[in-house]
Amino acid sequence: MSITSLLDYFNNLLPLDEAESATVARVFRERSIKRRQFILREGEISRYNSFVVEGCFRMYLVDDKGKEHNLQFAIENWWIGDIGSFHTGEPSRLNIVALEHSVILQIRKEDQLSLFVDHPKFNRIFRVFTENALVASQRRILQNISSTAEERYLDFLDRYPQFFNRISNVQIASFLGVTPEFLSTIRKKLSGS
Amino acid sequence: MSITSLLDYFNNLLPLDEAESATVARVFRERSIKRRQFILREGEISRYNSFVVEGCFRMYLVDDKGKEHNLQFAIENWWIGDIGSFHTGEPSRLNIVALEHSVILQIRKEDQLSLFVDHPKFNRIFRVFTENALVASQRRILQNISSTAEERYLDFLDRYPQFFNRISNVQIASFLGVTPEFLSTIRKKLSGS
DNA sequence: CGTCTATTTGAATGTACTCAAAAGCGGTGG
DNA sequence: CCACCGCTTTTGAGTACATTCAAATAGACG
Repeated sequence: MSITSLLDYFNNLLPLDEAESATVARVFRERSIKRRQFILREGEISRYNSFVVEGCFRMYLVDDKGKEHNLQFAIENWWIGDIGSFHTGEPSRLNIVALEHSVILQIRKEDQLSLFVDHPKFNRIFRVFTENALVASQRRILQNISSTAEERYLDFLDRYPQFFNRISNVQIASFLGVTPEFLSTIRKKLSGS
Repeated sequence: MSITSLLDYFNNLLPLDEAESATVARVFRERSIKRRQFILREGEISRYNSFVVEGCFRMYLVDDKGKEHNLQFAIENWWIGDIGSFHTGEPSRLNIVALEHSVILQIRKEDQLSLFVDHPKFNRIFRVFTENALVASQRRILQNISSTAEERYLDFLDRYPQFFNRISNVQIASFLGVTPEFLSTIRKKLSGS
């Protein structure tokens, strides 16, 4: 059962009791997502928070020139969603699409809110999880403003080795903020050293 | 009293009862910080979370080449601290220094943890606050990877007009991830259009 | 095998950096 | 009140990093 991996995830952070586990099993809904299928499109309001059981997603912005910029990838045991739109109720500027056939567990905003009220422990769990995401996000900002593309690529490989043969270089380039062509020259240079 | 501005801040997010207010008043300690004084230095462990009552700070990283990169500014009613080091207990790579004479309210890590246990409401408050910080941080990543320096500068002015005549261009350049010289040419170009 | 997509290559261009120096500007002491 | 100091901002020339555009090559998959 998919829900097991989510319960394991929660128990790892903070053990759940029976009632909490039962509520989780009730409010999270399993969905199977095909490759190239979207779970959020620009202009929609983000109504769900999604936990990846299996597969891989990317969340990206399309700029005024029509170019795509990857903000985040998500694989097994990661969360994905536009937190901003989810909380404010404003339309999202982001898209989330599956890079592989995937299985996710989704919770609706209303259910998440009542989860926080009924079982305060989840406030804590989500606070910790959000803090970790914030730390990672800040780390990436520092990288972007202090490192060259080559350094960022090396750091990416070091940090997310599991992505190396799973995500195309086009997508990695978009995540790093460089063109695929330039990433290619970086890779050529690195292979010859 | 400085504590009033913090209580106002909390009440604005989620009204506090008497006991909660009293605890806040007890665990937060007021400190007066002189211009150029540090409240965190690289290598130290971040033991405090700080709320700015008055004044202005910057948090920055020094890279291997000795260059400084601003991750964040904080003025009145903002929080500042290295969340990563605060939670993991590992030494921080960041520095936090006052740009003006400032007054802050600090809470120790132990007190913040017991605040969460004794008054669960603060889990919620800090979760929301962290979510907002994460949204802002993600927004900035997207900007960094999708915009030119000129666009980032215009967006900065638009977003933080209160910083325009308060923070030097050297500091703004470091925040945007460009050299002061290049920011100067951007400003020149913008003034002539 | 053919089609589609991803990756590589290369030339020309643009964006941003480095280094050095000049100019501006607010404060402080004589 | 002026002269000087320290710091910020501006200017400019030369260079490095990264993009654009076009086209060739390589892989993956039906």
